[in-house]
Amino acid sequence: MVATHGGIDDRKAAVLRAIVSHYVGSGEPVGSKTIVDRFRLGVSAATVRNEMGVLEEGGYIYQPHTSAGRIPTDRGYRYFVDEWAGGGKLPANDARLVSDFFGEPRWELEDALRRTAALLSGMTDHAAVVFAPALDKSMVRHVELLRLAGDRAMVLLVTDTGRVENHVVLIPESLDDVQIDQTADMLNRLVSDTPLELVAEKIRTSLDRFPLELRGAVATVAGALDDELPSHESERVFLEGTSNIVDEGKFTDLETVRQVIEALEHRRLLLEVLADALSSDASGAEAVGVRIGTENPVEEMQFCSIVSAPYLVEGNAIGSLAVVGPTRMDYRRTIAAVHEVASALGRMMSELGI
Amino acid sequence: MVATHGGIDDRKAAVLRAIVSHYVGSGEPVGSKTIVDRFRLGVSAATVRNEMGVLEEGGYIYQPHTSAGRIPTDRGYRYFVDEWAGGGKLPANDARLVSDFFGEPRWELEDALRRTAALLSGMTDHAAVVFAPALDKSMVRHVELLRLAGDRAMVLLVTDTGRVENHVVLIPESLDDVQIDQTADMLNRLVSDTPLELVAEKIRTSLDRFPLELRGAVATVAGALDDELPSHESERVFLEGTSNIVDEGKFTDLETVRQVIEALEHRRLLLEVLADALSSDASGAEAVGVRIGTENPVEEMQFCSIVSAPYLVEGNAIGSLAVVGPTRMDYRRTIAAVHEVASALGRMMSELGI
DNA sequence: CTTAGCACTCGGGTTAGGCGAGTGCTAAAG
DNA sequence: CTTTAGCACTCGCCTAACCCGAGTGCTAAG
Repeated sequence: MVATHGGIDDRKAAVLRAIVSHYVGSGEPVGSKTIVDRFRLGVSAATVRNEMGVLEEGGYIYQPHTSAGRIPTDRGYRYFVDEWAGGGKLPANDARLVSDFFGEPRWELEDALRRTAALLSGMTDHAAVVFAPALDKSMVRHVELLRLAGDRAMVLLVTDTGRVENHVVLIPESLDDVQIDQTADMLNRLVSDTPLELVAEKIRTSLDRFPLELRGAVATVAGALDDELPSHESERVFLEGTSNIVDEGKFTDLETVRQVIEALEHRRLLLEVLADALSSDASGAEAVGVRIGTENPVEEMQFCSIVSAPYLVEGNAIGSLAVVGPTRMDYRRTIAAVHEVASALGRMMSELGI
Repeated sequence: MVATHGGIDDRKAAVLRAIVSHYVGSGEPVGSKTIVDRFRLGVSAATVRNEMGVLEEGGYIYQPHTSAGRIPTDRGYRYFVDEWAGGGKLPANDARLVSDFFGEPRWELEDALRRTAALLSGMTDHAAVVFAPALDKSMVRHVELLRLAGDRAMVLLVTDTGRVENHVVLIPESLDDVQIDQTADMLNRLVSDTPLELVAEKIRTSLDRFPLELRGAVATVAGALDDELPSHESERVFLEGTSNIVDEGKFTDLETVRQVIEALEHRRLLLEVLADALSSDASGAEAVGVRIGTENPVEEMQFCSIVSAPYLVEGNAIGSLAVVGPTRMDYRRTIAAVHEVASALGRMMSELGI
């Protein structure tokens, strides 16, 4: 590897790498002596100091105060991640955790996703988020319209992937069961084998074919679908391992910890983050995306790094997952874990036929 | 009020009350001088000191170190709660928050519960938990059996309360649609208007009436119901406001904060806590239950207090909610908030016909 | 029984000093 | 021109000493 990135030659890179590696483990600023002691660079501390000066000018590292060692900046981490953090291997026992986990068949999707988040959190010692697969493209398999108590009725939409959407709507109490059944039949004929994302539209354009008394209810369904499909999405975020955020000295400041946890609770924010990740990663490959500190679009998370990956079914990204931790994290390990879990989850989804 | 509780006369009680009131606000140990300054007791600091000595012997307060003021013990809080924390009124704007919130009609149960937790958390500045209503007693309204892709089929159970349970089961791929429809019809006749808790049993006793090829699948459904009804329960815990746990100096120790958050994430633990609350409160009234510190069955929460209340429909406790915060909390306010939200939620459930 | 007075305790904040890790610079060596 | 040894310097942190003041418990008088 020769000079790339504005004047960083091999040796500077080695120094940077040493600083990041050591700092991630110790949490203490890394000095020149530490580097020559623990990493075989074949040069003296003075030389390392010179290199560090240049790296500091370049904005890759900084000193928290005059007579301290160096700490990587976001930019430093970025370089590290770009150059060396890919292609890491999972430790053997973590790998076994994953294969054990996905080895046993699971039918309950929600449960599986929640546990996947817990798995990822446990492997990385950070908070983990799993987004349920988007279901816009699922085909509607069946529609059911059921009268409940009083003037309420329930509309059920079942997709061929086994996902169920249900909505309670108001119907005139005067309707008899025959009319309701007829409407259900009509709905069924209308939207069977339609992608979920088009259902609402299709219903609306055919509204005038429905019995007058039911148009209100049917229109409500269409409206509910518009509202619910995206908003439901936010209910389908599985977050585990929040307590890891509080651990030891990962974050300097208690207020930062609070903010991060608050941001994590805020499902909308998470959605933004990962939507972003999903689209920018969606180059087709199972690319793991890393946002480091201020690279992050969400202001409350400027002291976090987010490692995310989409999970694929038949080459399409249908959902994503992520790990959220301090910028000072073991990127190599985290990336490997995210990659492994994402692809295993994708495989599981494929097997489930989703 | 005259002497009750092992030798606590009116004046001692007044002193204790002053200590709790002040400490809850300030977080600092309360000295005799502070008490005579801020509370009109009509006695001197020396007298207060004497009383404090007795209270300390009785285990109601303690000194963190020799020359400091007093802090309430769990026992002290308990006395305070028993004597004075009931019957509090909600501040006007909080009351409006509640009535605004429950004023607008909501059809999506999950969403409503999640937001209720958020509301409660916002009102109290603590973490809040809402447990979804138990659905054992709901009547089954409809059963649907749908073939999905390949050898998978979905069983849908809809209750008259608008709750949907769905399970994916394996069926022999050789089955044709007619057989499946027949089975669905049979299931429908069998379990319609059966309470959910009895469905599994009913299916099993009638298993021999089903087509041979489908018995496996049908038995799977029964099994799934057994497994899922309770375990689903744990997925239906809505937790909001975790970040409040980290706030300022609510908890002394960072490790404590971590433990509490970890415990909150652990849905099983929460279930234990609130199951306990539900049953012990279920004296019929909408009693608010308070567990203070070590009174708490869950070890990880020995530094927390939990204020809980069931919510009732037609006099039956069908679910519960709770606030989790430091033992040093404003019990009066918290209890009022929990009480108000619980009864409003109960009313909403009744209107929804649940 | 209450209270004023008082000696006493002790945690917390402040200051001063020393230690040491780490630096940048300089000058000599390669 | 690069590397390196040496060195003076900086500055955060740790410790010890110190004082301050809040708060106490006790005693003796009202």
